[in-house]
Amino acid sequence: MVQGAQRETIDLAVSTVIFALRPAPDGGSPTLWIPLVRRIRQPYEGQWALPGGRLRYSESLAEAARRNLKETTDLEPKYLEQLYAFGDPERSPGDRVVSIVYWALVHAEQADRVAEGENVRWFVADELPDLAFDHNGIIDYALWRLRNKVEYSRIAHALLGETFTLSQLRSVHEAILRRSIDPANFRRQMEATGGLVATEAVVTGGRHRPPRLYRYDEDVDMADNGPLGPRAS
Amino acid sequence: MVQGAQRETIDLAVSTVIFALRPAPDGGSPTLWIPLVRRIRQPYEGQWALPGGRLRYSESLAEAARRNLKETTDLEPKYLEQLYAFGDPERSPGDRVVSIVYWALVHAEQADRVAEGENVRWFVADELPDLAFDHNGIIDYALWRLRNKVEYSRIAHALLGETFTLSQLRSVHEAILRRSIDPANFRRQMEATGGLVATEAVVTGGRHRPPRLYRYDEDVDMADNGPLGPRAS
DNA sequence: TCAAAAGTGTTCCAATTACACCCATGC
DNA sequence: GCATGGGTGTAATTGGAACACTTTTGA
Repeated sequence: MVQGAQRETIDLAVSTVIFALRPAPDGGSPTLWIPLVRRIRQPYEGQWALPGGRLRYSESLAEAARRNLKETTDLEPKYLEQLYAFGDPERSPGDRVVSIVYWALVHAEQADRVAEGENVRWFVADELPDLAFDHNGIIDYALWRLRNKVEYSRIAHALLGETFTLSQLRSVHEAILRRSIDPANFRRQMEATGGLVATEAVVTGGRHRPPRLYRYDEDVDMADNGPLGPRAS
Repeated sequence: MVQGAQRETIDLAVSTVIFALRPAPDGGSPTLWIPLVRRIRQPYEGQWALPGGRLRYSESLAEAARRNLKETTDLEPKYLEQLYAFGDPERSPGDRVVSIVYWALVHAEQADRVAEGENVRWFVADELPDLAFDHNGIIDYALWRLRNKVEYSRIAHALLGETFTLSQLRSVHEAILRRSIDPANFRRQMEATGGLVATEAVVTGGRHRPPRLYRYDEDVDMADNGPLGPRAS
């Protein structure tokens, strides 16, 4: 890039806030985690940031998000949705970058596949260090959207595997909303909204009554995104 | 622009879906209208499209939206919010354009100031012709967002002037939602959610009991956009 | 038999809805 | 008066929250 001479071009990037459910740092109850990547060039060299990159000429915005997730963290999300376009002129020192940010949910088994290292690491979503650019604010907004959306849609399923117990599903809600939920009422709500399919299997081995395994009806969309449709990702 | 040789650059545009409330075409009850501009160059030359234009180097996304509204239709919206970023590679024949779309609400007096002509015209929001690009789909999504948001926020005020009667506010809701609302319950709901301030004035001249005029408490945000805040526009 | 979580039943409370009714004005 | 919309009152319905209770397993 030419130094001094202002090129006045606007760069277009696609980044993604990835959520996964993992045990708390002390080994306790499930908690929201986010994988971040270390910046290897200026600005903000060495600081942690959202995974992202330039949009290529012939890929859609969602394709760019998926490609980048695969490249940087090897993750393939079960749910992906556009979050917001951030374009403040001052958000990247020295140049002008408009970032179209997506947010994604991956389930725990996927999350464990991420090779942590010097440049990729998981962080507890509510205890982040100072990140590059405006990424702390972006994650705050993604968390807000997630916490809103989990109350009126079925996205929580995307953080679990193929089958799950109602306890597990409830603990997903509890981890996201950071409050305990009455098991009885939770069960009825889930059964009422539909999309839950009881399987024949139960989980044995616990020292209590074996819970039934459920799966998610794939014919029902996880979230109603209106005219954008389920492929709005 | 160089013909034939693919430059592979991605253009970044900002467009806006503008809503205003005006009498129905037959002179009847208030209806949602949208101003569109005629395209004066290829592609889609001669067809109607959303007002918009290139993002400039030193303006924010919302500033670009406001500037363009002012330039093309002379409107200054009371409410402005980002809708979505549309970036399908096929959405603009011949080149690659990512459009960051905003949606806006203007009140009726403002709307009447728009100079309609060969290249600017109002259309009933639910009866649009075939528009340029993917703009029909974009407006469908904006309508969906508007209809959702009017039920859990106070944005309806932005379609009215400084003061208004509860009847007028109710007819805004009815126009957006396309169903009739019980006046008694509507009144209580509005009073309960707060933000409404009764003035001393009433409207005389009707052949019935004069309704009280209300105004909107400016200290209360029209919509809760979370960490993005009220200046998320 | 006991502990623990699964799962069911019931009560209470708040919000929404439907609709009856009174009020104030112009004609 | 009486028609018209403004404005108030109230009962019925709904959905959620709280919590008691029964069931089924492992130890």
